[in-house]
Amino acid sequence: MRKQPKQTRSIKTRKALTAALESLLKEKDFDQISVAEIASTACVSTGLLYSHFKNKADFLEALLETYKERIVKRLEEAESEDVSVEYRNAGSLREALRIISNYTYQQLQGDAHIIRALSQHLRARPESEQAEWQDLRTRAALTLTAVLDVYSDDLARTDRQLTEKIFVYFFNSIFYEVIQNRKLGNISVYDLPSEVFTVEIADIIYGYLTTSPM
Amino acid sequence: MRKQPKQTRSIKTRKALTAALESLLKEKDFDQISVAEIASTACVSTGLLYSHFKNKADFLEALLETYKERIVKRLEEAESEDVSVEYRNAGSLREALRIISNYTYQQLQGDAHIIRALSQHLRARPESEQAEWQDLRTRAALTLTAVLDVYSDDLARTDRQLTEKIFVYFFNSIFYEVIQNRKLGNISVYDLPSEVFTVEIADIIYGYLTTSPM
Amino acid sequence: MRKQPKQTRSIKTRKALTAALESLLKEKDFDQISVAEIASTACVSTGLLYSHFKNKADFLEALLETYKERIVKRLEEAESEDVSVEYRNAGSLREALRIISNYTYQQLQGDAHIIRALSQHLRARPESEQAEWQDLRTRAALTLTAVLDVYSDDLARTDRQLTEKIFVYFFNSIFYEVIQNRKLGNISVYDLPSEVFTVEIADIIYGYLTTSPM
Amino acid sequence: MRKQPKQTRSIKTRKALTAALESLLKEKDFDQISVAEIASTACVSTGLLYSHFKNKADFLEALLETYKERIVKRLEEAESEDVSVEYRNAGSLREALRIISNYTYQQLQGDAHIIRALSQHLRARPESEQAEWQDLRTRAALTLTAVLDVYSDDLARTDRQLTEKIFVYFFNSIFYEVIQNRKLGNISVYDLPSEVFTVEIADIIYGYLTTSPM
DNA sequence: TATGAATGAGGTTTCATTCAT
DNA sequence: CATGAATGAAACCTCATTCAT
Repeated sequence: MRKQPKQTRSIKTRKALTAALESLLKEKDFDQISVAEIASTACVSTGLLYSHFKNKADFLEALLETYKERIVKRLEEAESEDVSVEYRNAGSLREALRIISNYTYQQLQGDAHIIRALSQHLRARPESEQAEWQDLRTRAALTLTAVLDVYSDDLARTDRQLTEKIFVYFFNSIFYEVIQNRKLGNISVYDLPSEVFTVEIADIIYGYLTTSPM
Repeated sequence: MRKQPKQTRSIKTRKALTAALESLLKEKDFDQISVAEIASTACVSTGLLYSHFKNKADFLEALLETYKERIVKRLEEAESEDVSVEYRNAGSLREALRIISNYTYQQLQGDAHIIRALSQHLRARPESEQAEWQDLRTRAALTLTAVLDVYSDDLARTDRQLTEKIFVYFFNSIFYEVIQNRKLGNISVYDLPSEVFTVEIADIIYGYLTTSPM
Repeated sequence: MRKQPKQTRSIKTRKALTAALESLLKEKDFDQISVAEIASTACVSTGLLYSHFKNKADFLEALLETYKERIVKRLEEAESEDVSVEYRNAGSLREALRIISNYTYQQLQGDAHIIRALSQHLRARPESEQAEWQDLRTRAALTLTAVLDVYSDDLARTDRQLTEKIFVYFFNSIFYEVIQNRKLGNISVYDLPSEVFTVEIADIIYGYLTTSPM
Repeated sequence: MRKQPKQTRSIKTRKALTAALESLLKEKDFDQISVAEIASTACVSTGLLYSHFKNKADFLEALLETYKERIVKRLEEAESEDVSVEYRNAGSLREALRIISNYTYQQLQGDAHIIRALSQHLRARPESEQAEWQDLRTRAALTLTAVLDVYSDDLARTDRQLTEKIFVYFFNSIFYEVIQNRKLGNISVYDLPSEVFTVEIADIIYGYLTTSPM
């Protein structure tokens, strides 16, 4: 039902619509954005949206799908190269973690509005629809934990499996609030330059990994 | 405009309505809950809701106000007593952090649905309305950072101000995903018993505090 | 989903809505009647229609259901009494047929607008939904053919089964055009008083029944 | 405004469009057929449809016009020849009626979808527009009643004018339901072969004509 | 006070028609 | 001529809010 436009004009419109939606998502939730608003932001008529997407929900899903494809591409790149090499090139666990921290933050920051929409979308769906996203999370986790293999000698933690879980959870959560509530949250941290911020975040998890669990 | 009911029956109704709203917030977002739904869950008529609250938004605000009062009370208790004593009683920084971690997690867990609603509510408001919540956050931060004073000798970090910011940010963020997406998120961590989970979370920040920043 | 109102005001509204729909159906097809039109004819708001009926289609179905119940009641009456007696009381086959003709015409005439809507409604449905109406047609057919038993001596037709089929078909079809196109059709017949018309119609089928099939 | 295309390609398009519409009319009502649907069935663009027809209604009217021309041609043929001869050749009133019955049924059957559309179209129009169709009906009626002149000796009816009206009405109505609701209606008659069916139909009116009105 | 019927603004969606390419 | 993208009016439907009872 979602049409794959071949013509230039159509593609342009589609891009305008998508750009309009993304732009509006930076300001408010999807449910609070009306179709008329999207259309007028994109400078097209409301009807046109429906010749590109089955309905409003389908439009969002198309956007999320695009995002997913972007993620998949990133993952495939990461999986094709040997991330271990990169991590090793960093020179130290601490430095590797800082790279991860900064990279993750930049990515999430850029996609914050989409991620917010995605969370809300999935929250309202049955678990079945969440499965494919879980798959990506798992793959991302593998890429992430590779750093633990490279620097396993530095790890002071005894339970490797637990360490991995916590490690992955940490990077999934720690930037969550910044993404959700750029203007909210604990303002104290927002006046930090992002380079300082991400270095500290890296150091948090570094301390964990290298401190023995007593 | 919001009426302060003195009569017993009226209070009962108000409680029923509030309970209904809270119960529904555990399942879905505020915007997806209709007034009719709340009323029927509370076994009262829709009209009655409007004699207790000016409108739907006002109802939520009243609920958030109640939540705020609960928070304020907690803070006042914490501020009246000397938290330092409690932290010292813990015996060690590590143990103190575990107590904080567990306490914070339990509180957030219990209020997850309200916090979710609060986030969404504030996201749609001008910053002015967020100010009063910021105030509470600041006060909570002070209570939190008291532990750093008690165990300042254990700290390996050099920049005290930065350490505090990160420390506060950490506890504000690290449980965020669990709260937002109980059934989503990084599933890997959800099979952990909460006692194990909160201990690890405490250890993360413990490692940070006690590791020198290179 | 369709609510059974107990309250007087609600019932009044429902009646007003139904009356409005019936009235409009006399002028045009259901698809050409807008919800706004129905509501304004009934002097209520559009929204109110939706607290009585799930949607526009459901409203029509409710009307058809009411009609069906009326038909069922008529059939049950006919089935409980002994129609044979009535037919015999008519005194002759010819007279009995005239009674049937007139009765059938009057009924169809009064319900013409509903029958028109019903036809269109069923035409757009899968056969499954038509089944229950078929049942009623069958029962009506039995009531009808009873007259053939009473006056079987007068019948000149040899194939009884065929005769019954044709007999039933005749009464189902012969008034169809008058119902569908009151203002159209073969105008020549419309200037006849209905008493004359129905008598002739009865005579048509009388001639068939009493003429030997060659 | 409706263009009379001279060019071959144009005529081909017009035919494709008309064929598409006719084909769709066999499945559903005109109102339920969208312009896009017609165009895509005809494998042309929607815009092209509008260079052939002023608008959607005009397209239907053109189709009905074609149908009317077909009818007119048939009538002219009938009127140019002496139908009386044909009827006489049948050998008997009964046989002549069977021929009429079968012929009428076949014609209506083949044009059922158009007749259905025509009925609905006229129903929504002011009587003025129906006038020209009435004219054709009148002419058709004359052709039909010619058989009564040929076999006037066989008629038992006394009121000739009334007999003619009823006779014409009969043939206009009796096939109506089969046309409207091929899959609905009184199923009992649909399992009959059409030859048997049309013979019985002829016999119905034969009985009427040859039975004295008491 | 309590009810739930009634309102109507606002959102989504469809589709006949136009028009740039 | 031909295309199908673009338009926008009009239909359906929802739901916060009001009001008669």
